[in-house]
Amino acid sequence: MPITIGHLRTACSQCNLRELCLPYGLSNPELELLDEMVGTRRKIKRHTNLYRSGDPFEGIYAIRAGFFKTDVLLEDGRDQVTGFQMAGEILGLDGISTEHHSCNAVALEDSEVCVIGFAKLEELSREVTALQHNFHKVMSREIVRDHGLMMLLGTMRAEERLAAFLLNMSQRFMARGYSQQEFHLRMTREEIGSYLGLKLETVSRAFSKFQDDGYISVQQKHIRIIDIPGLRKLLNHQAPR
Amino acid sequence: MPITIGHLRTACSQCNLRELCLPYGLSNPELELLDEMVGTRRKIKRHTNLYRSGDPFEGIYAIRAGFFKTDVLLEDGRDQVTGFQMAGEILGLDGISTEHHSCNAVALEDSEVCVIGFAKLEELSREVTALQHNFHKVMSREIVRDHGLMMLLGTMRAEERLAAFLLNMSQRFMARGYSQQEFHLRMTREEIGSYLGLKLETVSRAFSKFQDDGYISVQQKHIRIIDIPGLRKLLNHQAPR
DNA sequence: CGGGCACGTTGACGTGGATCAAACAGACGG
DNA sequence: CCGTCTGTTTGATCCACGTCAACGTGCCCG
Repeated sequence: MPITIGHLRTACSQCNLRELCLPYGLSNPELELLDEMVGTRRKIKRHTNLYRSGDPFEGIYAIRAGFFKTDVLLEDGRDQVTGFQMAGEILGLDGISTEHHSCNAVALEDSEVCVIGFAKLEELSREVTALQHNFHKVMSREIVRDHGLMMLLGTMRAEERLAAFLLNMSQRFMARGYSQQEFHLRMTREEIGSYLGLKLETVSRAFSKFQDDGYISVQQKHIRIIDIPGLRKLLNHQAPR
Repeated sequence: MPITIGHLRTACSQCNLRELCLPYGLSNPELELLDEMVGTRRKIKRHTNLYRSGDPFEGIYAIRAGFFKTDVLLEDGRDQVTGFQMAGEILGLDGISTEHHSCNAVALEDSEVCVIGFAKLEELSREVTALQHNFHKVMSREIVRDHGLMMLLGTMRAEERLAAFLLNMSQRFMARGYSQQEFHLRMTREEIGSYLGLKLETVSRAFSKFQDDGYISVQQKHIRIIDIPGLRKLLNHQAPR
């Protein structure tokens, strides 16, 4: 497994993602405690696993840079992408419940994560209430996100799903200081399809349709959203299935 | 809102669900602290809301008796059932992230919940590490459950979905000391359909098919599973979609 | 610079489940 | 005991998306 382990100390107090991540809202002295807790950074090469389903759970990971997907797979080979994660987001929460991970986390580009030992996190969050609260919010946010995805998978048609996906990406890039109209997708059509409960051909057709209708311009993985309000309308006003 | 509030003290230490619920694994002195934290019980009549999407978040709820569904709804009226909850399970975790609930919780039969103020829970879990850890596990378990549901909604065909649903119900009834072969469904075909991303007619047809094939016997909401291994096989070996 | 390869696009066709419709069963109140 | 209402079953038809197949395109590596 070509994973490089860098024994760099991490400094949450210096991290430009601290407003998005666990340190949000902590005071300076609290941040220093957090700096001690976060052990090391770890570099994950493109297409390698941060962890695999079944791995013993040791800690959670804050993405410092890069892009990940998580997926689960059934014995019969079918699999489902359960999420795409970008800088500032937390990976590994699935492992707490059974002490083993229940999904795979794979880097979609060369990435770097901060390793947060779980025992230490629980220990520190007994002392720092703001950290405790942030962590609870992070978990809750994941639950709410999952409900949104269930809604998408359970009730939306193909074009709505893709519109929701694009708007979600756009919004998350924007929150990180990138353009909300123009971005580069790190995942294949097949991965998008798996995430949205569609086949890759359907995803491709929906991209083409959106381009023909003037909502976006697509060139391979490069997306430019031309009409954000238009996509939003698609989401709400399409005929129910 | 016809909700009865009973100002009974609750005693986790006496509750027969403590092995399934937050108190799991706590020592006697710790249980006494928990008894103090859990404020009141609240009775929820069938078809009334425990909380609604948008309500300010105050605490979480442990189901003492009864049966609930949670659902989310879109502006255009489409809705999706995100889960069915039974005794010993925790409701309200969705509210932590934004301080407002993001889904509706509705009792499907007359029910009773223990109200756990969230500030108190955070406070006590700073002192009682076993409680802290249990709570984290409960949240993580919800995330893992959601991933399973995404898998179901994203990759399974109608009969697989229903088989998965029935096996899940069966397993949860069994964990509560009820029969795993025979039980009463509290929800309508439409609610099952919404949960599974299917229309009620499809659910009904799948029930009939399972009955014809000798897997189950159905009489309205009363289900008797005849061939559990058979249903399991259906889940794993059906042709991919 | 050219050949292979993964990924993406597009078309033709098939089908699982949605939709529409009608009839039925149990629950309840008068 | 009957009428009404809500939930369920079943049949006939339709269509969105899956499937299968062919072809394009950018990219890496020799």
